[in-house]
Amino acid sequence: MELELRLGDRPPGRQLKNTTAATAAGGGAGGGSGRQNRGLNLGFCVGLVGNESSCPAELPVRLDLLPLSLGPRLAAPSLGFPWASENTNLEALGRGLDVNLVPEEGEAAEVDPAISSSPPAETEKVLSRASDEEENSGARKKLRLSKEQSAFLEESFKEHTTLNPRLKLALAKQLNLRPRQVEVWFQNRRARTKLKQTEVDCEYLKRCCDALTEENRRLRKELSELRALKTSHSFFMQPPATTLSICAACERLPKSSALVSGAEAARPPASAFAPTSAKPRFFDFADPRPAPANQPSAAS
DNA sequence: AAAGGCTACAAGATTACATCA
DNA sequence: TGTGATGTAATCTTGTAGCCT
Repeated sequence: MELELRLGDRPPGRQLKNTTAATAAGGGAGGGSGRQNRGLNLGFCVGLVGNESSCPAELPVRLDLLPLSLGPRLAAPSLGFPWASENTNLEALGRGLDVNLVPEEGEAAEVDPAISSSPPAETEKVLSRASDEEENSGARKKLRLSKEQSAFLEESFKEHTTLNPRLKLALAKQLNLRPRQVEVWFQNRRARTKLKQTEVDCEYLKRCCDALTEENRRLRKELSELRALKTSHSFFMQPPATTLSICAACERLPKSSALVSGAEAARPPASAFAPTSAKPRFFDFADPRPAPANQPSAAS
């Protein structure tokens, strides 16, 4: 049985500036903020060869990443999707910070009717351009989305983890945000989902590691006990210098009926370790974990 | 068909700001 | 009131895919 699991804190000092280097070191599971002491370095590599029973039965829980700040989970029907309902009144829901408001005039979220009638591919290009053009901005100002805005975005994220230009604009218009803000929110949301899922995977692997370590310890103890038993047995019984070797696999005498030493007789033949087709002996590498939450469907 | 430029977008890394204990 | 920790919006960099010439 072999297990290799490397987990560790991010080394002190600055983060790698080079993305490829960082992802290579982290097995593609990099991430995290730029500060130190902010949780795990989520890069890990693992190799498992062992008994299926070695891993904890409970599998990682599929994450529900709805912000705790939202309190009890908001039901989708109660919110309604902004692009599905023209009657949704955000003002009635109550707005958060006014700094999130987009200037009414020159609002790029207004879709030109001509654009709406364009072919899909062309439309998306035009819409994307339109959303970029309103990046006219001045100083960087950190805004805080209201709970309602976050809830809307969350509900939308449950439907689609990625945005298309039309949806981006619809959300932006409905939530009175800039399309860029919606885009950024989705980017960050995907990153958070991945981070959380990686943490869950990490916990799961740690439990596997603990279970395998415990089993390893148990087997070593059993082995030492058997060796001790054998030693005392040979001391008192003085077994014959040679004994018949019986194949452990077929329980028959070899053709040659070779006489081997006691030590060799105690060692099972290599064939005894050969995996049988009936029951796999080693850890099945088929990933037992659930798919990450909000995984984009292949259809979309 | 192959090559190169352009554009859009996603992921990852990082920064900067807001909030809270 | 000051401060560090934390959450997250925003920005930057890089890689990639699709389209066009």
